[in-house]
Amino acid sequence: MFQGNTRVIQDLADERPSCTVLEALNRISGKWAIGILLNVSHGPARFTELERAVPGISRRMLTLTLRNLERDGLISRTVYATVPPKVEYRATDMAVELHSSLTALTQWAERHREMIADSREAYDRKHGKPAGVDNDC
Amino acid sequence: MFQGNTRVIQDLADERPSCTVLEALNRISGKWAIGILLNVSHGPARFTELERAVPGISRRMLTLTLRNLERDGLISRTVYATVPPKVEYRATDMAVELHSSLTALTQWAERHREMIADSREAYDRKHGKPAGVDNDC
DNA sequence: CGGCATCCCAAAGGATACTG
DNA sequence: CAGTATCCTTTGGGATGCCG
Repeated sequence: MFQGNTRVIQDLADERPSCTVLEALNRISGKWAIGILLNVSHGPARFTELERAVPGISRRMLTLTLRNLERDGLISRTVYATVPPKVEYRATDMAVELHSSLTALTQWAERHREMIADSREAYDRKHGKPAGVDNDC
Repeated sequence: MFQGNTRVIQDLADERPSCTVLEALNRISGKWAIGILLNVSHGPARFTELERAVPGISRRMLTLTLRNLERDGLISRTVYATVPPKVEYRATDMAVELHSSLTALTQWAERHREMIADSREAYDRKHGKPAGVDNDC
């Protein structure tokens, strides 16, 4: 998404925003970043907590995604030198702002979810596609 | 990013928006969708026009992305039976709405682009990363 | 508990030759 | 012009074992 939509698209001539939009999307792309961001947005969370809260994520991807988000300054990581170790992740101010920006997208998706579903179904019927199980959610 | 961040993340308990957000992002994920959407947003464009307007895209990816966007009802495709053939792509109303929703994201990215760059640099210096050429744009 | 390291697979994406 | 078909490389991501 985003999934890893990095790299170029340099100048779209007079479409300068594109680069910026891409920059934005590149930080929240990937299968898990958003789920994690939303989770830490309503309070700090520990590693294992997140592992449970984000169903289906693997240990590896949780670690990788957390590291990337930390690198971009979207989450902070606090280690408590106790035994057993305890690590807390929390959203930075920047991430909280982002969270509210995602709302526009959410609402757009809500408004059009049915129209999109219909469009897909129509398209698939028109072209010879079998009954695709669209159940993303 | 979004690149292909499909599938699950079913219920994040009381974080219902997540699924919807994902739905939204899944339609604009991939390396090229946004560049194309932005391009057709300010008027209809032909295949070869887009190929030039979106620098770096391959014929294959242009076709694939256009088909997906058409399937989701974000762009319309009109074929003129002339020789040589002429095909026009244009943004649907839904896509125009989306375009304005992306603005929130754009502005967020603009506000924080420097902070993010600094954060990355700091992170990379702290951990032993070499001088990464961050030039996405 | 938190998380790196390793192995492996599937999907995304690039290059390019061919065609109606 | 506007694609399709084919082949190959790269990246994302699942599974799992080990370790402080």
